[in-house]
Amino acid sequence: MSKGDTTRQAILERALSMSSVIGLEGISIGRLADDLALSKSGLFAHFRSKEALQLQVLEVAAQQFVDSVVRPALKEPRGEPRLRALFERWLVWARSQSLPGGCIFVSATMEMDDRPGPVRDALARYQQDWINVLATATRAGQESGAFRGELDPEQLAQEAYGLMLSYHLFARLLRDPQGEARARAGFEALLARAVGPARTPAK
Amino acid sequence: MSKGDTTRQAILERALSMSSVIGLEGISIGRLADDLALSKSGLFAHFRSKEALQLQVLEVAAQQFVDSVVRPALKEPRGEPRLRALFERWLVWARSQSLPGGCIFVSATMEMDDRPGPVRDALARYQQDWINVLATATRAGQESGAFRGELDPEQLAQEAYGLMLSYHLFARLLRDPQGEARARAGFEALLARAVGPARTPAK
DNA sequence: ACATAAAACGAACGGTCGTGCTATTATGGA
DNA sequence: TCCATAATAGCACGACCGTTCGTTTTATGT
Repeated sequence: MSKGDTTRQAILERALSMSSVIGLEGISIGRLADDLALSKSGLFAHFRSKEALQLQVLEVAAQQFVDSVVRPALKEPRGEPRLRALFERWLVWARSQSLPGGCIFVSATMEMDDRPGPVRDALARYQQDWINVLATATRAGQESGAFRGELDPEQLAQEAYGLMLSYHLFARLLRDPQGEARARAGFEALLARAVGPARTPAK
Repeated sequence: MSKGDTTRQAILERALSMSSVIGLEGISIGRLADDLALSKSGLFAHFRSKEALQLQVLEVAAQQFVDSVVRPALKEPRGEPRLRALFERWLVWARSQSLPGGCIFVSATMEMDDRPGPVRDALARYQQDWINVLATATRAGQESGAFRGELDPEQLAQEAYGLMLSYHLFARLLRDPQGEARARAGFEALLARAVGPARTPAK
């Protein structure tokens, strides 16, 4: 890896942790350069626009996410273990020390969901990928007979993601120490619904 | 209402819809003044700092939220109807045309949850109030016998809020037309769990 | 109608922003 | 070791930021 690539990686790493706190738009090239003892223009030369920097930050985050959440979880056996691994590893990811501001995809989503442009588009692709991982893992569980066939995988994915998002809010904003336990309890209930017999509440 | 109060209210209204799109921090006093055909300094004089403006924006949003979501829903009978009303009215609120960027509390939460200060503190109070509304409504349902006694109201509140948050993501970022239906389905399942017999999944 | 107070204005401040240019320094292959 | 090239620095730009100040316009109450 050449010298340029090395510093570029260092910049992206730092920009990632910075934007997990103050948002993708909040990254400032000047502050970033100061933090890394680089000149503003020297840093800027690596990316040729702030937008390119933002896109590469998201790319690095996506790589790390796949490496630390998706790939290991997909080694678990189909059905409950795999889904549980995805969920548990997401919790670990969301409070990893390399992301002092929590999951960057979560904060970036709420920040960019109404700002059209390439960054929003890339973000939507990453999020859709993650939803697809959850839905596909659910389908695999159905095929192996672990989950009910009538279960809608996208429904489970949306509900599961909801538990991760509310965990994010309870743990980060409200600093509620029970947030994590409740997120787990919610997920277990979700799995129970996926496994158990068709549940038609007595009307 | 004096002239000053009138324009102040107009400013806050506009700042609210602006920050639902570009965030609380993203509000710019200059742009706000242009939009309203006011001078920057004239507008600024109404608040004496940007932070004060942000706090008042949150306050206005909270008032509107109570008026259009909480208060009407609390007129519904205890138990399922009241909780359902809270949920349904939240969905309406989140896509109200006065909030072109979705629920401002959601976006502000992800934006400010790592930025200490009075704005973060106020936001946390408002969010906690909303959680308490959900939990209290749940407890009222328990007292009237509509919900199981072993049910943890805070657990239901966190899960319900999760459904709202993932709805926000699916509908706004992914533009998934089924996001709303899935949010409803998830909420119905949540209610069914709250009503139905104690559910101990076969271990 | 007038005096007084409230509200809005215009200009300017020091900063920071992203982004160009041009020069200088470091790196790595021949 | 030399040289082409890559990497970084320095400086300046126009734009916008929140904020202050002194002035002028407008509204309010008598």
